[in-house]
Amino acid sequence: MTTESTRKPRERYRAQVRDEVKQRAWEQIAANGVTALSLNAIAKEMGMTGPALYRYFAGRDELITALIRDAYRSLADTVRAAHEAGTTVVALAAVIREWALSDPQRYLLIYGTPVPGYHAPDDITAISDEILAVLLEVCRSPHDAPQSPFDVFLGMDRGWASTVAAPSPTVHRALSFWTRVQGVLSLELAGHFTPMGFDPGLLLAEEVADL
Amino acid sequence: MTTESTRKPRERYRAQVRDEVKQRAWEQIAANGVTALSLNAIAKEMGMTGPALYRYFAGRDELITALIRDAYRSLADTVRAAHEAGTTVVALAAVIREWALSDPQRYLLIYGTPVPGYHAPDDITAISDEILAVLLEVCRSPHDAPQSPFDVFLGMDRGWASTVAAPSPTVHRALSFWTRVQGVLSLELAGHFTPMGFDPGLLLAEEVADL
DNA sequence: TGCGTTGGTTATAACTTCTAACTGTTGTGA
DNA sequence: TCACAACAGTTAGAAGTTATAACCAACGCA
Repeated sequence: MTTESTRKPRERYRAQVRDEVKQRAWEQIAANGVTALSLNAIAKEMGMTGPALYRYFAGRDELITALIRDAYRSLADTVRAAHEAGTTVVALAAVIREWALSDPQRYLLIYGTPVPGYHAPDDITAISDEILAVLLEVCRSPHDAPQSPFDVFLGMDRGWASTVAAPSPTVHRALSFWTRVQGVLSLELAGHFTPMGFDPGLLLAEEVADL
Repeated sequence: MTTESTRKPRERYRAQVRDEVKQRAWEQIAANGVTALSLNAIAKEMGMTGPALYRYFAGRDELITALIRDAYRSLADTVRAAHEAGTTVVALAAVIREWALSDPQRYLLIYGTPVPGYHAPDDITAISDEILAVLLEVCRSPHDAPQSPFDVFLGMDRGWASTVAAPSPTVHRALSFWTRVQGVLSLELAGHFTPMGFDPGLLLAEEVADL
């Protein structure tokens, strides 16, 4: 959504159209969910006919994949910014919740119902790892000794499997943090809390407070 | 899926066809998710033409609603059975996880991405309340005084709002239990744990152990 | 046994994604 | 400057989908 710097005018136009398509796609998704996303409708909104969009996206799936990538990117940037500004786990949870509430369908596109056959491309899983890396940083307990460079190497560069094989309190905290945040958000965004009439933000804060 | 006892043969046949439609719908959903559910395909599988199914379900939405109802019913029965057999919170979490893993798409039909406009009919929310009532029972702390009949009345019969307005440790425990279970399951079923290579069941057990 | 309720059929409308073939326009290299 | 190739967008059409309308036949009850 951001590439304004370009080279040839042809590519410039191309990126521009791609961005507009994605923007209208987000509007449709926010309004009626991802199942209601229609290439035809987007094309009509942009004053084109249906097949024209296939110049820009190979099909519906590739468009959705691009949207998922943008959603991950947005969350990763948000989380990273909060971390670099110095944040606690409670504050980070609130930041993530705000991000999710600002566009519920965007959150659900990542953490909602997955389509059974789908496998995310590597660049997307890379962004996911980016998020988890920040999570590990934030969940490093203050009264624990700061991680040695080797610990960081174990935890982030060599992947999760080896880290979990050698369990550390930090990893456990990060996992608990992540699942509790997802638990509150998935239930809240699906509307399962609304009949109970309380503030899910308070529940979330308490859930991550005693980590 | 269970009504074998019937009266007139006409209604008997009707219920039979409805059940077969739902069964084939579950198979399609389990294989390719709810978006791939096709009335036409079901009809063809049953040796009928498409519009014939509209004698049994008003449309795709009503079929899905019936499936959601059955899913809730199944979960409520499972949870209730575990409770009546006498269970701890850890064991109950494992039971719920087993239920979810036995048919992930059935779980996701209830707790996955909701369609924005959808409002569940009252009989479905009633089943949901049933589940929450059992949860409250199980989360009644052993070292708390057993709830008086009036407490039970406050907690279950008068709805959640009044209960939460008068916060009790039991309600808080139930809410934490529920969100943590959902957190682990939603991440596990969406495949977000697979690259990390650990047993989500262990994480779930630890998450609900210290309530 | 007659007849109404109900199941299942075809036909059709209005959608969808997506491919193929054709037509302009645009940018660029000679 | 001009020609040509690359590319955007078009129409046409195939193969799906949900859903409605109209029609026919069979079943079961009075």
